[in-house]
Order: sequence, then C-alpha cells, then structure tokens
Amino acid sequence: MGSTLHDVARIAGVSIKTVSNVVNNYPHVRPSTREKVLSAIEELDYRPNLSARGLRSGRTGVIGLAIPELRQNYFAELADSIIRAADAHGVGVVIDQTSATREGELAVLSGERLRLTDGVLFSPERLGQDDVNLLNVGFPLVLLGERIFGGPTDHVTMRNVESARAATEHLIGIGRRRIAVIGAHPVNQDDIRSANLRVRGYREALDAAGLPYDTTLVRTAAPWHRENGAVAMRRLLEDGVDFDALFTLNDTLGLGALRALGEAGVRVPDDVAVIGFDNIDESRFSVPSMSSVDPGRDEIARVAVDTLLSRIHEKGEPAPPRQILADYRIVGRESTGFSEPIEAEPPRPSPPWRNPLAVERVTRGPGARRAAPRNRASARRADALRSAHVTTLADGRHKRG
Amino acid sequence: MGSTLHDVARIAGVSIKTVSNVVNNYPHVRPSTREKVLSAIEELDYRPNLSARGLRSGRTGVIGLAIPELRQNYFAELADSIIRAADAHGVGVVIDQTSATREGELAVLSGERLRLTDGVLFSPERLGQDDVNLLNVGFPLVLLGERIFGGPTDHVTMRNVESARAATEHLIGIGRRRIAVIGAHPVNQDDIRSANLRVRGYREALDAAGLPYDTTLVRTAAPWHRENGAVAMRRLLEDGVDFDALFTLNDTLGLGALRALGEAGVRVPDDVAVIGFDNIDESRFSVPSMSSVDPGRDEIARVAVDTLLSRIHEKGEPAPPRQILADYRIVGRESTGFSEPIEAEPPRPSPPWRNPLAVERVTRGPGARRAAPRNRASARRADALRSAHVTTLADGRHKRG
DNA sequence: CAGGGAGTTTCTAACGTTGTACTTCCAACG
DNA sequence: CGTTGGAAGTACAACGTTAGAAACTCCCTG
Repeated sequence: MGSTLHDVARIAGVSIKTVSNVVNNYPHVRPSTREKVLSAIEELDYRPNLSARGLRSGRTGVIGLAIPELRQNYFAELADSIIRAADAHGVGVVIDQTSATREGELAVLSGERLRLTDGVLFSPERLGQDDVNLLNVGFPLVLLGERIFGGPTDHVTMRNVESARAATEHLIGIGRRRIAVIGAHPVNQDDIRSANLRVRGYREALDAAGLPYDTTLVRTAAPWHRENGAVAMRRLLEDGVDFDALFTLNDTLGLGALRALGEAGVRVPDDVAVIGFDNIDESRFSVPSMSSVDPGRDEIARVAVDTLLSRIHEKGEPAPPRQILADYRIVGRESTGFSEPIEAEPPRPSPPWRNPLAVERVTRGPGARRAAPRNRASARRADALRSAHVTTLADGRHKRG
Repeated sequence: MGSTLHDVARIAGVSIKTVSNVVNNYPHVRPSTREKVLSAIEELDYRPNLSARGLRSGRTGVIGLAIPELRQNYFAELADSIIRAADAHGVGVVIDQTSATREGELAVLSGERLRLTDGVLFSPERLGQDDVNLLNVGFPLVLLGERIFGGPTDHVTMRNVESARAATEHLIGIGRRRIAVIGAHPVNQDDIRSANLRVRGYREALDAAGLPYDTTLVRTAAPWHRENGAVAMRRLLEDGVDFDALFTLNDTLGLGALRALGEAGVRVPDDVAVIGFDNIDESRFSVPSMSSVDPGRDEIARVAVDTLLSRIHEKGEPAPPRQILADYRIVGRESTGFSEPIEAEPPRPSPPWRNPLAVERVTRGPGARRAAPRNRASARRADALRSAHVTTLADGRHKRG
C-alpha cells in the first residue's frame, strides 16, 4: 500500500537520501534532480511515514490538549481555537479528557496518557497550588487556566481580577448597587483559582465605588454548569435577598441563572441585570442575550500553541518560565440593557491547506543560543499582550486603559 | 531523559526481547524474571516509545476524527463521546476540523491530514452522494452522518426518517395541526442528507395523520446555526403564516427560533409548540426547555469506534461494508408542554485508567479468517441496534415499536 | 593543467521496537 | 535411558526515516 523513500529512490534513479533531501527542502539539490524526484513522488503517491520520522527525529508533530470535558462549551471553543492555531503550524492535536478528576489530571502529568505527542497544553481543574511541584515533568508542558501559579512551566492565562472588576464596574456603571455573585468556590476561598480571583475583582470594584461587600450576595456553585447556576439562583430568590444585578463567574452558570430568573418571573435586565464570563457563542442567543467578559480565547490559544512549540524546538539552556496574559473585553448585551442585533453567521477563515510532506523546521542560526525566529515572534506578541488592555462596549467604542 | 528497552534489559540482566515480552504480557516468562524486569522498569520509569512501536507494528494507537467544527455543540458532544469510547480501548483521538469546507473534507480523504493515525472517523458535511467513489481510500474509514450512503466503507448513523416522523407525531399527538419546519436544504431537496431525510419523516407523519403538506410552512436554513434559526423564524412571522408548532431540524436552529419567538412575544408552547433534533445538553436549559429527538449519540460513538478498530485489526479478506443505525428517543420538555425538573449535575462515569504500557491486542485464533472477538462483540451490538427502537416519553414510559 | 572549493549526491549508521528463528533447559513419556 | 515437546530466553534483522561524513562532480583559479 504505502510506498517508501526506497521506492521513490528506485523510480527516480537516485539515492534514498536525495529523496529525503527533496522532501525536506534541502537547498542543494540540482533542479533537474528535484524534478525527477518530485515526479516519482507524484507517480507513487508517496507519503512520509510519520512513525519513522518521529522515531528518527524524536518529534511526532502532534501535541496533546488535556482539558476536563469537551462538552463544556468553554472547552469546546478553546479546543477549536487551539486546533486551528496548531494547524497553522502543521501540527495535530490529540485531546485528552480528564473528566475533571484529580486522578485524570495526575495521569496527564505522569505522562502515561501522553500518546505520541511532543508536548502538552494542560488546563487543570482539580490540581491546585499545592501540586505545583508535580509540574516538573519530563516533557514540554504549557499550563492554561487559573489553578496553579508560579510553577516551573510556561503559563498562558487571562486577566481574571481585572476583567472581573471591569464586569462589576459595567454593572455599577448602569446604576446597579446590589450585585449578586454566583459561582464562588464552596470551600477554600483564598486558594488561587478563577473563582476566587474573579470574586476579588468584584470586590475591588465594589470598594472603588464605595459599595459594601455583602456576603449574603455571594453564592457558591460548583462545578460551573447550568444546573448549578439555576439552583443557586433559586436559592437566592427563596432567601429573599435584595439584589438588582448578577455577576456569574462563567457564562454557563449565567445561562442557568437566566433560566431560573425567567421561571420566577423576574425581568432581565429591568429587575436584575446579568453579566457572565467567557463569552461563549451561546450567550449571544439566550433570551435575553447575555452580556459577558470575553477573556481573549483565540489569543490564548494562539499564544499557548506558539509557546509550546517554541519549547519543543528549544535548544540548549531552557529559558525561564514565562507567564502570559491575554487581553479581555466587556461585551454588553441585552441582559445589561445593551442591544446587539443577531447577524448572519460570521465568516470563519478556513485554514490554508499546507504542503503535506514538509516538516516544520526551525532555522538554526550559527549562534544556536539565540531564540529561533518563532520564539522571538511569540515573545513580541506576548509583550504586546502584556502592555495594554482594551475594553469594548457594545456601541463599538474602544477604551484604552 | 527517556530510557529504552536496552536500559531496562541491562539493569534487569536479561535480553531486550525478554523485556519486550514482559511489557507485552507474553505469557511464557518465568515469574522471577518478570519480577526483575518489572522492578527495573519501575526504577527507570520506562515508557515505551510509541513512534518506534508504531514503526515496527504499523499501528500508532491513534485514530482521527474529522468533523466540521468543534464549536458546534453537536460535534463537541459527539467528539466527547468518541474520545471516551476510544479511551476505553486505550486509543487516542486526533481531531481534524474541516471548517465545513469541501476543500477541507477532500483533504481528509486524500490522507494528507491523516497524521499518525490508524484510521479515521469522518463526518462530512459538504461532500455528497456524488462523491461516493472518493471514499475508496487506502486507510480504514468509518463514515458518520447522512451525506453519503451506499459507499464502500462502514457507516454509522441515526434513523433520520423514523425519528423525524416520531418528532412530528409528538407534535400531532398534542393536538397541533399546522406544523412549521426550519432547516430544510435551500437547494437540492432530493439529495440524501439529514435535512431531506428529516423532512421526509415529517411528511410521512403528516400523511399518516391525514394532514396536508404545505410548502409555505417548510423553511430553509443553512448552516444549522442559531443565527439562521432566528432569521428563519423572523421571516416566518413576518410572512404572517399561520402555524401552531415548529419542528427544527436540529437543536441549535430551535434555540435560535425560540429566541426569535421570545422577541416577538409568541408564547411557547401555548401559541407554538417546539421540538428540535439532537438533544444537545443546552436544550434542557433554554427558556422554555426544548423538546428534542435524542438520536443516540453515545451509542453512535461507541459503535463507530468499535467498527473502526475492528477494521484496523481486520486480517485477510475485508468484510463487506456495514451500515449501522442507532436507536433514538423523543424527549418531551416544556416547549411541547412537558415539564422536566432541572436536577443537579448527572454523574458521568470517569474512565478507568488503564495499564499504560500494554498494547491493545487482538487475539488471533488459529483460523485467522474468523472475525476477532471484538468484531463479534460489535457485530452483536450492531444487530441489537438494528432490531428495536424505543420511544421514551417525558413521563418515563417506554414504548417499544 | 593541477589544485581547490563549492555544490551535489551517496553511504551508512542509527532511532527503539517487535517478529522470526534459534538455543537451552527441564519434565514427562515410551 | 533416550527421545520428545514445550517453556524460557536470546540474537538478529527488520520497520522507514534522517544526520553526518564521505565521495564524487564541476568549474574556477593560479
């Protein structure tokens, strides 16, 4: 079935190494030779055997993405973005679902489940700060999310505190004063995790506006699924707490809460204004459409893939671990009194289909110490990310701050 | 960093092949030897190199899943189920997004994008019946979805006509007579594709009930995204067409339509009863919750993976292509007048973490012609699927038909 | 026209694993 | 007691690729 370099070499009447040189775009091949080889490749429909290439080169051209569950919208959209970003480099993605269990996450770090991959993007949900030393694994690893900070690996994440503060300020800005929160962590509220960081941002906004921090307004919910958003909202209503706005720590909780508000006959945004977090596609289409924080998922995906690949190709002394933060923006929709028309399907650029034979290769400068081009590019992008954030309001204005 | 069989063999004082035998659970190894080898493996933290194994054995233990886009809920949930099913066999999944372009789908079939995979599960969206001969590819391929029938490959899919008919009967059963449809295909309405099959089921139900087929009630929408569901519903309302029920050909269209109905002040289910198709998680949490057809996604995933793996391990003459249909059920919710409480998060069984070293191996009987055990198991399951379908109503009753 | 050098091509040895063929050993059997 | 057969272990050759060094062309120069 599959033909090999040998077959091509025989047909083209050259040595197997010459064929390899042609396939790998080695520059010093006589045009006439290249031509012969290419037509033999064509004739035999030759495809390089990636197992052999992987064995020889130590690289497979596949990275792993370890996430809790694809059926959570946030992760499906993240995976989508990451697969696109990886595809732009000709790299494949194996998805590993940890089912949000500690066991599953440990299995990721142990490398058992690392199948044929050159490195892993890992978004833990159960592991926490105490497990930071487990991150010293023998393969390139880039961390996503908020569970662990200051570890030995690169880390790409979002500005949780600042963006949660901005979300709260968005609610304060439309005149709300009693702002409930759903999604706080039930147990350890000092732990570093999205929930606590976002609550901190919420609190900072209250403080800055001179509003009191009322613990009866801050509700726990875990995991962040619709069900639990609905349950928390029902409790909030049952308890008779007075509130005029709601900040849910992610969108799915918000959609559940919206549902419970609807059942209870509470009007949104008239009685209660609602903002979520994540800006998943779905939030645009709830009734009413839900305002949200867009944490910059595409940028996170792009930067995470770039960072991982540069680690995979890194030579010599490893650079110190980097932490990279993406931009965020506030998206105002009906649930906070902004209206946004539903337009037809926004076009999504399809990836350019690439030369299927070539290997992605990092040019090695003579110094070899210096970071490869892609490294510098992503470092530059990272700097750009660090430098500014932009808040976009629904009316399209941009506010640099 | 990584240690090899050689290292383990040296430490254990045995030959490299004996280590290989231990790793692969070859039975004829003296317990004491096995013990020595295992402790050497432990000591060195040995992990088999999958590229080398893949090169030697011709198999990588990874399959491909080619779908339009992960951010479409249906595909995210399908991918989730497929990854779980593959994981149960110790097999990894590389996801390839075609962006729902013909170009992308052709690239899947050309094998260019088949990275390091033993076979591919492919859910085409743009290719159609005319492309059936393109399915003669040189690698194991299992088709999902409704775009192409009667091809040279195995095909796992759902009972579109019957289940759409059942959905329509569900609406008729609650007394509706003017049933609109959203999601018909804009161009070729005879082509074999989900849209047309489901419309056919709708029509069969009307015929059986003696209701007229009114083309003004049947609306096109493509692709099946929320936006387009909302747009189609607005048009339907603008056109002043009289209708008391809506069958959307998938859930996302339905959620968009629900949104447009809400905007227009139309009450669901009082004025218009709505049922969708796919039973994605989201439909349980819309306002109101949306009835749907559950097409048996988990079963499809399980059977598809089993089928693909049995093809990958198949020896000798290939068996003729099989077509396998999953069971469906109708899930009644508020949008058709059924109520369903929102419960706390349903437990999802986490996969058992498996022996990380062992290879999945098909026992070879002496006859070698006969299908391997797994083949027979999945064939049996397939027969079971073919034999019966069950309609579950919201009240929990089951109806065998 | 010999010598040098850049450009081009070939030779050969890995990469880490598994299958085949082979040896050795021991127990059971006639 | 010799033979047989299976269990237990070993040696070695692949699998298809790439890297490094060696070798072979040219063409240019002194």
